[in-house]
Amino acid sequence: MAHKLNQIFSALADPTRRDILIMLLEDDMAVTDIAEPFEMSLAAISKHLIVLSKAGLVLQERRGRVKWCKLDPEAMHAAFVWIQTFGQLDPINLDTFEEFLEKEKLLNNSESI
Amino acid sequence: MAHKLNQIFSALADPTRRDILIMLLEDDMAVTDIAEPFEMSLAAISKHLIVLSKAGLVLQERRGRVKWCKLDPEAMHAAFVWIQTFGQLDPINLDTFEEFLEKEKLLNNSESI
DNA sequence: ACTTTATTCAACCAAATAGTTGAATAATAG
DNA sequence: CTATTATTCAACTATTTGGTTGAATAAAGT
Repeated sequence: MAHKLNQIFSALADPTRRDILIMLLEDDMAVTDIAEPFEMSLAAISKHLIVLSKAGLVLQERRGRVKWCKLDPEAMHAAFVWIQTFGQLDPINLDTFEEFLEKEKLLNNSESI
Repeated sequence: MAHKLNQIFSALADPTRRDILIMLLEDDMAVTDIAEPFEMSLAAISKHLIVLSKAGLVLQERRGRVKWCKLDPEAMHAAFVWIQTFGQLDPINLDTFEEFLEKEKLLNNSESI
């Protein structure tokens, strides 16, 4: 796939992958631990991580038999810059995860109309 | 398709659609005029515009036989907020995150009915 | 009335995506 | 050495995506 933005945005288009990214905000994690809260197979999560890794959103470093995954803010920043530049949007200021959830909830509600 | 963010990010994942959005920054346009610089068929562009419209990135208003397309900054802003909030998040506690996953799961189930 | 213009629809196709299961690989533990 | 653990691979399936063409619809122009 040609353009890096294609990979970044399509990586972000999947809710499982967005959830993984949010998990990785807290700490670096091994593939198996990332997979734990999800209801799909480990192989599926492994694939999602490869997608995130190819998009540059996640770095994977193998130590022994464990592959540690960590956020790589670089690609996310590229998407951010694209959107911001596009609309000349002003960065907003949100502080907590609770506010973030609130936003998501509002978004979900408006969607179900 | 489940989450509004899914639609927004996957709409943004296609370079043709990003180009269309950039064209629309300049001015509102009719479908045929949007299609003109691209090498694909008019029907293909029409489909892309429907995707953009469903994602909430573009508004389409029919006047006579012409369908005018204009940017709707709302959805773009939602994506912007998601990314920006993401980067701002403080370490989260896992319980909250599990709740978040639960809510998403319920939401997705109710949508797929 | 007839023709042109604007847009979408319908049917189709190839490729990509997101998931599955079971086997394979490779490192660690006992 | 053997068993367990961590991860991926391979093969398969169903669905979605992005494109095509030709016909359909509907408004406007002559």
